[in-house]
Amino acid sequence: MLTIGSLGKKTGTKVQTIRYYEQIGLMPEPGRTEGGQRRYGDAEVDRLSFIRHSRQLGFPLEAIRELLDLSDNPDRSCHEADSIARRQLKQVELRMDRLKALRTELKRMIHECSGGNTADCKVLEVLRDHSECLTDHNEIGA
Amino acid sequence: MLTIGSLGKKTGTKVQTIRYYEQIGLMPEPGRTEGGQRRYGDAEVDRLSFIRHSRQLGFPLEAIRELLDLSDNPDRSCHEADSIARRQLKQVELRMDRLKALRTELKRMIHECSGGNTADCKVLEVLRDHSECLTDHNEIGA
DNA sequence: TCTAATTGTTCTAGCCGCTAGAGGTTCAAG
DNA sequence: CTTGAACCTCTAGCGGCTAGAACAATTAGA
Repeated sequence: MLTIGSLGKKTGTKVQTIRYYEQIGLMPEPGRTEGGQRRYGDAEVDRLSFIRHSRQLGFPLEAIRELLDLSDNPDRSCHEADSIARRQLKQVELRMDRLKALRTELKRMIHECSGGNTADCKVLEVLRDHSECLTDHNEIGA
Repeated sequence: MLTIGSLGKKTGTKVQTIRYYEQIGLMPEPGRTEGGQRRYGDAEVDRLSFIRHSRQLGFPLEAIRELLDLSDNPDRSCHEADSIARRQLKQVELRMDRLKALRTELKRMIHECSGGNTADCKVLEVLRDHSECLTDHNEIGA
């Protein structure tokens, strides 16, 4: 039986995060000691590892909720898990494309800036005037 | 003189977002009509365009605050603006590297999954067992 | 066995960058 | 002068945690 702290260490998760997962129903309510402290077993280690690994791969918590559900029902079709993963891949590729455009623009901005004072700073000039950009980058943040 | 709505349209910004920028001191408090409605001039259009364009390039609001500050003082050195941009470029490149690793992993996961039921779904298996991964991807989300 | 340090508990609030909604007021066109 | 769109303020919520206060339980050493 593990305390919440040891579970955290085992899975690379902060204690508050584990409690947060419990709060939103991603982790089950664990057993407690007489004093009211949480105690975890192997099943919880597996479940939390699954969650963490999915997070590392960028899956949002709601997608992870679905994946856990599928994982809990071994007789259901694999197709759903597959499509969740494909969706995530699309997201990742979309973000990569956007970042690539940003990188190009930033590089150009920096490259063209030759120092001096801000009055003729190329970086600030580009930010001031979108028309100097080559790409659209309409999306915010990327 | 522009209303907040027309300023929004001109710059591609939602009305609430403009008010939010004012609230956090990124946009100045504008003049008001007798009835209390905001009215904007050309300077505000320029400033908001600058902000929006910077956001599109992924700069966080705090960096934009610094950039605006530099832009407002044409006699200061360009060096600071340059280093803010370089910092942003680093961030973008870091995120790209992470996403690249995620993409590889996701592709492999999906590729190896041949359908069937979830009991032997490769996607779920990989999520369960980190050791099946080639890359580290220790960071969350990327 | 007692104590002190560590780890646990709940609860609340904050991070970023907006976004949405309620409930009310002002403005401009017809 | 009426209508209806656009404005106003205020509050709360999103995702995914993270931090802190104030207190309780556990554990290791003397």
